[in-house]
Amino acid sequence: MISDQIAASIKSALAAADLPLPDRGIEVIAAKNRDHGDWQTNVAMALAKAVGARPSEIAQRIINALELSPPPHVERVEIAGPGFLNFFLSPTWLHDVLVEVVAAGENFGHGEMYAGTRINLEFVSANPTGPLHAGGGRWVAVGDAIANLLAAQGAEVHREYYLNDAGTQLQVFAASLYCRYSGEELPTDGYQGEYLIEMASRMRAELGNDVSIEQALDWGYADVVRQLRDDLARIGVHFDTWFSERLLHERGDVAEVLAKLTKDGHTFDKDGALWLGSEALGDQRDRVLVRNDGATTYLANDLAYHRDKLRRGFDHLIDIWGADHHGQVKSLQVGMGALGYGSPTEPEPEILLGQLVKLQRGGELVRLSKRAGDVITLSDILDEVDPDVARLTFLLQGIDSAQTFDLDVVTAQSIENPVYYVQYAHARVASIGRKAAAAGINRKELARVDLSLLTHERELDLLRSLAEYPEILSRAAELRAPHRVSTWVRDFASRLHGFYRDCRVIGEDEALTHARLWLTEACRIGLADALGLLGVSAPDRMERTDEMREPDGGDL
RNA sequence: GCGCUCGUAGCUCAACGGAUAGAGCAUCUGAUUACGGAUCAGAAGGUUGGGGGUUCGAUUCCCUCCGAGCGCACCA
Repeated sequence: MISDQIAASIKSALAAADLPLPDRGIEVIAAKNRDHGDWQTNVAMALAKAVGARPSEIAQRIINALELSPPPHVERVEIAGPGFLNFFLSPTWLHDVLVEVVAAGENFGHGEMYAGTRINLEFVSANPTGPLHAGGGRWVAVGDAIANLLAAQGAEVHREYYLNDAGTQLQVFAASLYCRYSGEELPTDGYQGEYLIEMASRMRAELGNDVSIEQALDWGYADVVRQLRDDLARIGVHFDTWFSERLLHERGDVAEVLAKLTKDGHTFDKDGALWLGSEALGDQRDRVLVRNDGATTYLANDLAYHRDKLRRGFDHLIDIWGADHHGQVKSLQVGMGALGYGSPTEPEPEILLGQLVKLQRGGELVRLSKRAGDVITLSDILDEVDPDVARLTFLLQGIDSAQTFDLDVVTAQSIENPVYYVQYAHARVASIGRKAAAAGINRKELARVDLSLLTHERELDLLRSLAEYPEILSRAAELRAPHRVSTWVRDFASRLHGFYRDCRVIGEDEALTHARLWLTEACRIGLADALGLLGVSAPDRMERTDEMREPDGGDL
């Protein structure tokens, strides 16, 4: 990348000018404002204090030294503002970007940050007591996108779903299902959801009129898991492992963990229960591991579960949890630390907390509760909107802010939907390709195309976006923030529409036509890759519905 | 009370400690004899919740206050 080359030049310039390296290294970033050139660095300001000189003076010394080993493509360097060094490059650097994109193809922008790392990513993991609710769709979309981002940085990513099938919730669920089946009154803490009525009638159809509560549990559990898989398949997410909590108990893993913690002096007995001395390890308080009735707690089971993941050979564990579970983060990490995994600065597992989704319909918030019964499921949403729409909508914003999912807006399939805006950009590029082919124009070998003809500001804007793409991806992976890709792709699509408007690709000038055909190909690569990482399709054509053509049902 | 996450344009949201805080929607004004108008251009819209601090420089880091959501079980 050109920014690396500039940084390298600055580094040798600093040495030549007898200046130290800034503590934070040399930061070369893309200028936001065209007046500030193409790339800028703050090294002169960063060094001001250590060197004891004014930023402008240091900047001048760097410029002088740079002349010994100037970075490629640089036309001039200016000192501006409080001491920035602004690099103005010839457009040729952007033509090189085009070549890089085409050469890398579908790997363009991908990196090696996590090469050789095996990462286990656990997400969704809702209790198997009912269908996935709509809000859970956020974790489906976010988890899958993060997995893609990590994989694009070279990681071997394993998607995992934890089935909490040994706890009391499943008992309550089975009892609720049984009551729906037998007509008895639901337990007060039972699941009120109407989906159980439907399930009960199917259970009767399949198993007859003489079902025991144990059978209800087995059948209901299997049925729910099947529903979960189906819903996830509808939105295109595949898990590598569905892990059963029962296995941890049957195999004695939980007992092993408890024995180890006790042997190492991390536990104590109180009130007939076994406690983890977690407060001493940095938790808010101590936590119960074994209740006084002998049952192990969620924490004990979860410790065994995460230990198992690491024993399966993963280098790193990531869990995505809803923010309503944030109280458990510290105890799990501290407990894993006591078992000898992770470190205080890099605990295992790494836990990503996502704020919850509020559903809105008709301008009012819809309350979601699996138990209370007023459930809008992910499946309901997918009945109304395309999976692409659902996915991108969930990926539009960062996970640490609460999301309001407006069902009216999303299901309207309206023109304002960013999904169509971005996909349309891709369809347009494909359309140009079809048009060119129909006219008998095929792209010449890239090496024989004169890219220096690409000088229009619209063209350069597209290439600048592509130049930033690798950095966008690595930051998004590092921060586990797929919404950065969403933001990029919307902006990129916008630039592509602007280009389309102002620059005709297939025209009289044959050389320019070929240059622009390659430019659109590079754009297609970038768009398709970004959408792919987000789990959104990149269609070659799009159907326009009648509803869209006549939004008011008006006369055309 | 304690803890976690937030508070940015009318609305929904962006912004590696960097220069004039950006998009979309909504509002207003324009653009098409050509590659798909699900498009483009422009205008208007802000004390980044309030107040301190750190520094060359703060939406970003620290403190405090206000407000919101969520936690604080021998439930998961």
